[in-house]
Amino acid sequence: MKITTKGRYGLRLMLDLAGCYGGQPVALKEIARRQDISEKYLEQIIQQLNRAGLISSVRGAHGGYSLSRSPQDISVGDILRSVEVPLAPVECADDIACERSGSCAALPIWKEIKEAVEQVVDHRTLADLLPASDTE
Amino acid sequence: MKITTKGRYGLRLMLDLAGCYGGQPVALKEIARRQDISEKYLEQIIQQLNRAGLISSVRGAHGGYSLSRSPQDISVGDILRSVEVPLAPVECADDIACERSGSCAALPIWKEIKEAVEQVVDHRTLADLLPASDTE
DNA sequence: ATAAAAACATATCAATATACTAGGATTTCA
DNA sequence: TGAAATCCTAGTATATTGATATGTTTTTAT
Repeated sequence: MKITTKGRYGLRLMLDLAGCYGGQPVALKEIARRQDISEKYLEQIIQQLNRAGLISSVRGAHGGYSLSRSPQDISVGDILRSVEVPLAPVECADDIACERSGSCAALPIWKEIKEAVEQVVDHRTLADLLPASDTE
Repeated sequence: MKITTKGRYGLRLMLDLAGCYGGQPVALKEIARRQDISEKYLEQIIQQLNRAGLISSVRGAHGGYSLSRSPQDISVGDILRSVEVPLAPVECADDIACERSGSCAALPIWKEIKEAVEQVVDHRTLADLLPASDTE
């Protein structure tokens, strides 16, 4: 039931961008430095978030990334799905039936787990997680 | 967030034993055949359940395994923990702090996920999952 | 124009974990 | 005493993960 670094880094990356929301696009290099994650690896992850439409990018010098909508409109579930973190503990819970799913006594619990996880990640947004910026 | 085969096989194995609860010990070979899982691999898994005290074994000819307590007293959480399936998506959610856990904005969501999963697996027992045996 | 800075794209690779196999040693019953 | 079963530990192939490497394209500033 562990989550991969893609999911963890993806969320941290998005939280970083959420902290900069409203300002200029942020270069990946900056995020990588702040979060202490390999820039090249983050590049792959941020592209998935980009293709999923969660962020928008500006190419060229002084380019960078920014959230494509407000932090309160981006759920953790949106992010995890974008970087292909499966939310179900087994594929069958996503109705990708296996040979024995007809008689599988274990299936209901996997579905319950999946629903419980979805309940959490779909109801928490970046805004919920953002540390209160102590601007005075 | 995928569960390993150890977790899946472990639960199926226990459900199989739950179906035989009250009768004679069941040989692993039979379970392996019924569930279509490698006997040698199941052997390792069943030993973990044995050491955790969820099942008891009878050695020698005509030996086998049986649940050590009633199906309604064995939760799915008991089983998953016995075979070392982590219920938290990240170690930090289990209070194994990492360097950045002090300022980690992502930590709360991992804890929420962990608690949601625990809520499910600790409140479902083998008896809940056992198909109604149509003994008439 | 040109150089620098940044995003975009894809291939490759090393480390790790998973899933499974192998080969016995021990115990018990018939 | 031998067959059937549990017990124990080491080894191994495969898949996944996490990361590098190399380069292309786009844009801005000089």
